[in-house]
Amino acid sequence: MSVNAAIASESLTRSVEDYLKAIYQLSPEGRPASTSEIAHLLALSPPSVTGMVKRLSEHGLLEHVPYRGVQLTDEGRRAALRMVRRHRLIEAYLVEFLGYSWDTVHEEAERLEHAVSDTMVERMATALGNPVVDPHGDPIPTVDGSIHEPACTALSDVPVGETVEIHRVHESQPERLRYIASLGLRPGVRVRVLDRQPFDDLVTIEVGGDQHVIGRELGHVLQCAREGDQ
Amino acid sequence: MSVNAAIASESLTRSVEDYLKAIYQLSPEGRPASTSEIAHLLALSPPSVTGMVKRLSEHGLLEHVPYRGVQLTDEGRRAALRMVRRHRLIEAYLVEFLGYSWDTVHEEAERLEHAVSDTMVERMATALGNPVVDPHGDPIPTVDGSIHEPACTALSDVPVGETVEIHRVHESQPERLRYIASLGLRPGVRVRVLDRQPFDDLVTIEVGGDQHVIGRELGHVLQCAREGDQ
DNA sequence: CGGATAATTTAGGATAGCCTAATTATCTCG
DNA sequence: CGAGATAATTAGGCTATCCTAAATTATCCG
Ligand SMILES: [Mn+2]
Ligand SMILES: [Mn+2]
Ligand SMILES: [Mn+2]
Ligand SMILES: [Mn+2]
Repeated sequence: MSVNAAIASESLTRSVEDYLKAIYQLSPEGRPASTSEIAHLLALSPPSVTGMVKRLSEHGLLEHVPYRGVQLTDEGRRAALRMVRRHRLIEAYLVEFLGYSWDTVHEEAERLEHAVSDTMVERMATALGNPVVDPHGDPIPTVDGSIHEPACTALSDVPVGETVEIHRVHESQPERLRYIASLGLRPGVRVRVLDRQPFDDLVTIEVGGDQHVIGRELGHVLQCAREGDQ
Repeated sequence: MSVNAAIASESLTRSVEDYLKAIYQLSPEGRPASTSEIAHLLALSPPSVTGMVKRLSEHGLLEHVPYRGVQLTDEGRRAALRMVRRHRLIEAYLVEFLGYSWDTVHEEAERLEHAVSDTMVERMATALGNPVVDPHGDPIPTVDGSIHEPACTALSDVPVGETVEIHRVHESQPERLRYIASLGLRPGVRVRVLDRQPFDDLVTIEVGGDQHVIGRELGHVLQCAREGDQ
């Protein structure tokens, strides 16, 4: 079985790897992911997802309850975390050593994650000094597949008057990332919430001496650490 | 047509890219390559090659005369040289920045060449200072698709008594490359031919104070620059 | 020139992935 | 509870890529 798993994991295709990663990202905790969520995230049709899900569950990478959703098995979760580690380390490497900015790394990593060897990933990690987060503040799983997702609060949910530090920026679209950067927002930056509108979750923040109004979507993209968070 | 070519070149698959590169490497000068040569190089069956060749010639990447062989079109040659550039720059980058040795880079580059973006390739080239040869001494095509293949003489063909410099090592198998390195042979090293047997192309050489006997196969892998070569 | 041999192509088939249209299951609400 | 809305699956198809076995073409040689 362990040999089987090893052999199988050598030969996961790009599609399979992206499915597993998508399912993991839709529910890191293991709650079932729905066909349409997966289809939407991967930009595929729902029937394509149903078909692939059937195959992956036959291979023991996930469990599928028809009409109910899918959950990764331990083996599927391990494979997914391996891809997440690759993706985030590649992003970090590209930013550190090849002059990429945080808005352009995702696309490159999305392809490279399937092509690099384990050896190369670990050499990149070493060259980087074994970082624990990627350029967007997302935690990098360890080689043995553990990951620490620190508690976070969406900027939209931070009480008025509080000062928080941006931990993670949950966004991969380049234009949006550029806009966020243009406001001076990035992991590690401290932000004070000055005001909140009664509707639409609009919050006014102060960052680096400037004030900005942040809408609901952006407010959920920006994940912050409050003093009480651990 | 130019738009067409651009669109088409975006979407070449890994298989197609490897076919084009293989055909180029079987005859850089454009002499027809045979089905079985291609099949052997790519470790595929001849019927698979026939099928792919048919498709590629429909796409204008090569010309096929049934039972006679295939030749790259200008577009096919351009795509092939693009892959050769990628492959060799990746090899150089891995050796320079990620601690690879020349016997392990080929396999990694064989996958990465299909996954990196043009941007990344050029950033690697810049980081390397725009090298003109790869770790095996093979020339790196320029971005605009020109390549200078310097005149070379196989070590087997070097006259007795002559001293030559190793230019290129035409080998990709790791064990063989390690053996070659263990003899102190690599691009840039000077070698003196001391003796030649009457049969089997065995030559005795002196390199770095040591003497070695080189057989026919290795003698053809080691490509040298003679004084007269340009 | 004609047959043996080697190279190549054709025939027929498999798998992975993806799609649209049609069908079925589940959920929600009056 | 049952009908309509919504989500998911099944049915049926397509392309790319590979394979083996059978047929065809080229070549070489006596
Ligand atoms: Mn990917
Ligand atoms: Mn990231
Ligand atoms: Mn390749
Ligand atoms: Mn090389």
